[in-house]
Amino acid sequence: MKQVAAQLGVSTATVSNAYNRPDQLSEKLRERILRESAELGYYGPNLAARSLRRGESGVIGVMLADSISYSFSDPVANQLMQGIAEVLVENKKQLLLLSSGMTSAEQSSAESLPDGFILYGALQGNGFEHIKRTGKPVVVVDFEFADSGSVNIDNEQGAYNIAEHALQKEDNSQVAVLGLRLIDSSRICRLSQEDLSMPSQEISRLRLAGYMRAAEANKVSIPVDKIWHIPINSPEKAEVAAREALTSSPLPTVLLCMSDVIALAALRVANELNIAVPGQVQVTGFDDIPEASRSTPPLSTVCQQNLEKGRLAATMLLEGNSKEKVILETRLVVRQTCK
Amino acid sequence: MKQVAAQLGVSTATVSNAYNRPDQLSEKLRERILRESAELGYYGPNLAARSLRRGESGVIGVMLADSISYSFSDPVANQLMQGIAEVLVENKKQLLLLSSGMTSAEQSSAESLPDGFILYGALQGNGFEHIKRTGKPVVVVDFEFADSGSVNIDNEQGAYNIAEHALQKEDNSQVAVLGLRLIDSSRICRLSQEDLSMPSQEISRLRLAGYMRAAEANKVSIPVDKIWHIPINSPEKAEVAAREALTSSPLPTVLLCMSDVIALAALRVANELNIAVPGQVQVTGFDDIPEASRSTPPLSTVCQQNLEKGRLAATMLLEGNSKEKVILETRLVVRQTCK
DNA sequence: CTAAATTGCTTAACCGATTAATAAAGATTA
DNA sequence: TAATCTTTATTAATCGGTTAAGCAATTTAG
Repeated sequence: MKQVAAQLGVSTATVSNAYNRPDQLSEKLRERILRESAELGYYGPNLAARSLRRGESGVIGVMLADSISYSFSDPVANQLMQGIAEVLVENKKQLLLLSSGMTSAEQSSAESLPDGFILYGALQGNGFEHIKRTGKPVVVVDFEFADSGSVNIDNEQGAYNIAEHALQKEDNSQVAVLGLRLIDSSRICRLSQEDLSMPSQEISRLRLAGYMRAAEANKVSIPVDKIWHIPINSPEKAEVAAREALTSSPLPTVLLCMSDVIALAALRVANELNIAVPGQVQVTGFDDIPEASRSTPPLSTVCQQNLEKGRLAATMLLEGNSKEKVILETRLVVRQTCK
Repeated sequence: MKQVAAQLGVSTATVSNAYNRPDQLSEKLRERILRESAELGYYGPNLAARSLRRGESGVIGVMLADSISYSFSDPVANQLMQGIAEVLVENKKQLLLLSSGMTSAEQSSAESLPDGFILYGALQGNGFEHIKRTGKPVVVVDFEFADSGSVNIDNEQGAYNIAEHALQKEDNSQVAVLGLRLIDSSRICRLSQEDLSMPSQEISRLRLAGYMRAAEANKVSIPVDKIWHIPINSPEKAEVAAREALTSSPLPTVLLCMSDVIALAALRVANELNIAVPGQVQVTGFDDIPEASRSTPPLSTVCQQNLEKGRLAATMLLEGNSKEKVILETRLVVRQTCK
């Protein structure tokens, strides 16, 4: 900018104003500066310098509890990111994807650039403490965090609603649950009584509580050994667990899955084992990812408006009301796997 | 940093060295600085200031020809981004997602931060010219760009291979193509003779050329009015086109789809119309996205190693050999929709 | 016609680091 | 013991902008 200013015979302040504050100079001079500086190969201010001086960068940091690549592989995270990205683009903000697992100094550097953060905890909202010390606005999604704003859903109620729907049927005698991250183990397993007694506020536990409440209301029981724990939301893991559940005896008549990825895996396994859905087993999901409407048969599930969640989180952050705690509505989506 | 230095009774240079060049001060002093500065609430250098001075930021920019949210919604882009993200995290780089469609000055600012760029053209590699003027290293994926490095596949050969495989069957008389972005139109339509004569180096055209070559080799023809143009790679659009193709007369016996998203849509439509796959129609895809192996029946397709593509692009960029032009191998993946 | 307000541009301090050059102190060598 | 080398820490310039304050020149108001 200094060179450009010298070439054009004006001060750097004027060049700066040409780009940032059009009212500070004559329209004529402004146009000359914009035109001639472009000719000289200067197209606009440097971001590092600008944000150093201004104290803001126009960059929003998004950080996931899981690895960055998770944001591209999990359909739920995906939709959330889509919503976030849409709003940021509309507001001409850049999106910086932050990874965890760096040293304190690296973290600190990375976190020094963004003007604010969106944190996504998925099923384990922790590892974000250091974000606090930046003092910048933060909006979290799917968990609660200090006095930051948050976007959440009522997991217990959503789970209750779909379980209630499933358990009102005639043949509700054998209920099984394919749960996601219910306990702290990286292996697929069935729960034991003591697992259940460990208190937890994880969203998967809330969903389980919703299932339980619906079961109680319908006077059926969910045996502990019919509750599976799946460590991550991947189709492969889910298929393994689904195969266990659908080959266990007695055969479940209702299979409550804590995510659509799991439910879709269950549908594939049922198909493979020639188990009719919903004829022999009713299957429910959670999330309402795009694929849920395209499966055969289409999946009955709970819509948690992930796109909207992302949009809302980004909007809250940008509009500065990042103290609000919002609970989005879930919607029961009845398709074919459980009518 | 200035405050911290003053508090600890050392110079700012020493504090800086404590974080960046441990060999420049005694281990004892370094530890004291790291410890006490953290106590004072200072955890490491500010990124804007650092990159202003150093001329590098540790941030890599990724830019898509399509909108940013496309990178989260399209399965192919998704896998590519996953590969990129993995390598960047391994190398402790941050990932900045850049959107196009900004003013020149905004572009320029946004582009001033990253140390290098990965450009993904998908099916339309343009709108990236301004990146050149940064003079920073660039690696592009799925198209060619100035004298930058690139990661590509042989689309023509990949398409030839799968078409060849499909057309060697007995009933190869009626071939139809569900093409992606074959012409410049946002509507689904069949091609006309003049569309074909318009020269183009878009990857979809290369795939079409591969189909054509295979058809010729097998002495069958692909009628122009059996080639559909689909403007974007979305399940919804694809289903519409697939429905047209699968209700057209005569019914195609081979349906060559230019993406897995399209092929999977075709499978759904075929199922809905009670058309047996591969019994009545053989269906082929392209890409080998994760869903391709999970459909019923599993999709026969061309694997283009998207994850590897992303990893390679990122690696090339970081290792500085960003002039190389790499063509990755495609692999024929024969599953059930076309054996 | 003069005082006040406005317009248009410049000066200079500052944002928070990095690093070459330099100096002081301590260790080693002749 | 003096000369030289190392180690350790400091000084000060610099990265590329932004913006409050200031100063002419011009316009408006009285």
